[in-house]
Amino acid sequence: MSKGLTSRKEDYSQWYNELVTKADLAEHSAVRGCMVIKPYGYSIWEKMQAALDKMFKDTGHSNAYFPLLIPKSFFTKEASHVEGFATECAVVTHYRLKNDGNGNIVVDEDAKLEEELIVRPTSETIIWNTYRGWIQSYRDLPILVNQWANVVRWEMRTRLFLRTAEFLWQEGHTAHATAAEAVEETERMLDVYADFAENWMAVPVIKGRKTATERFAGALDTYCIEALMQDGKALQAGTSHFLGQNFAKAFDVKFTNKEGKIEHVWASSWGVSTRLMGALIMAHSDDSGLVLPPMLAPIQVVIIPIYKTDDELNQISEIVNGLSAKLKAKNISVKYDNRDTQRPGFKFAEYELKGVPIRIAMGARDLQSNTAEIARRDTKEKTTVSLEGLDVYIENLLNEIQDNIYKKALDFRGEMTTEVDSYDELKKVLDEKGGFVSAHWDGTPETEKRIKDETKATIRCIPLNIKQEAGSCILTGNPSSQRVLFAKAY
RNA sequence: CGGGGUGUAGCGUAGCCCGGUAUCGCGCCUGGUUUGGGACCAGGAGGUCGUAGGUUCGAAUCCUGCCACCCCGACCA
Repeated sequence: MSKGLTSRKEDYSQWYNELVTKADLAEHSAVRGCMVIKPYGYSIWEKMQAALDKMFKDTGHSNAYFPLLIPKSFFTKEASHVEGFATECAVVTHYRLKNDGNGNIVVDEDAKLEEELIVRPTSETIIWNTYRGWIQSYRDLPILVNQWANVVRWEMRTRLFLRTAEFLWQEGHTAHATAAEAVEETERMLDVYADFAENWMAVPVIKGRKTATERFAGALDTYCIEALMQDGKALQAGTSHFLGQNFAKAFDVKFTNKEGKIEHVWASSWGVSTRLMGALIMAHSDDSGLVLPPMLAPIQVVIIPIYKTDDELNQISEIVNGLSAKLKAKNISVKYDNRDTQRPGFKFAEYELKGVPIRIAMGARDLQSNTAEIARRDTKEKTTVSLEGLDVYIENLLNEIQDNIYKKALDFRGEMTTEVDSYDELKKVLDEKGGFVSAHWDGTPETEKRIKDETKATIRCIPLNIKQEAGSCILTGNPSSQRVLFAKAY
């Protein structure tokens, strides 16, 4: 590991890449556009996964698993869905390799598949093809299923965590008897995502709806949560779609309702991905490295002994063992790093890079005074605290750090959200300041496109919880009933 | 996929223009001294120069194809 990161303000992209690599989160793989998530990075993802999974189960969902490979014909059944994904699909065409006689392994042309298989870019098609067999009556509904899986989208340009050719995610796919129920589900899951982002990740998000242009391929309505990164760019952190009867019609999924009439099923789908890792990293980290919210930190407290002799180490270890036991009893994850292969200063820097929320250092002078030095990652403040009641102190401090990180991100978003009433102002803010820009829009795709072409900013969402106010579109002057959020985005 | 750039030890690099088997730093290993913010000294190990061809007596260096990565666009969770 080399020292230091490139400054965040100097070169945000490089800072991000270095941070992800040096903090042992992930690295580029030999496969184009794919990444390897390293054990430390994966341990954070596992915590996110566990929390989300519990939230899904608490809202009545069950996990299931569907195939990775999808017959090509399934894709052609829903017109806008094909159109949306056609340009980024990995396709399996053969099922066998052979030796060409010169020692090279080549594709066996005789083993060509009659129908190509698509590596799933998302699973609506295979799942709805399956649901057809599961649903006959309103008594079979709702179906509330989630899948944890990997998907492949052959993106032109990739970025660790934010956009990789293969990524891990969860996709929920639900089937309902009425449109109202499906919409309710769509909104419920958006709330779950917002809850997770804010209370676990400490990332404030704006809940909203996508414009027709930005909508998911095959959806009637796409809801999203939008987060703001420290460079002033927006990141879509999760989506929840109301699919109407589109997939039910495409895959002929019908049920008999209470009145004995046959109807197509109503659907929702929703997903978050390892992109959340990117959001987590970019929302909080600084030039010293990662800043993890305690709720998601694999190691919440690290204890580092500072000693000259074995005898000193033994005395320190004895105190640490007692403290660790108390902390573990409070469900706080503690690591005692007594490696004698690294010096304390090295360890301090290493755990800062990895974002461990609290560091406790204990040395000879603490043995004298019955204290420990507590350093918090978010503010980098150090205080010397008595060992008496230290476990309670740590417990409270973890909560305080969680709150503080969230508040800091919320304040930042507040500062970086600007209301504008003219197109010139919009351009000026986007150029000079960045962040979210709240403005009136006439609701047409033409206006949206022109603004995007001219400023590179897109409408991130039409916020849900925003006051209705009459205004006029910043570009055309046509009437508008509420503001929407513009931003440059990842 | 279009434009630009890069690929040399685990990481960062010099060498390339002007061909002669590879430089330096960090890291790694050994020994010693150290240890409250990324230690120091001494010694040592580690390289199919992205890859496949071509030119040449000889290729990291010149030529061609391919692959990967980075930046800018278009696309996107």
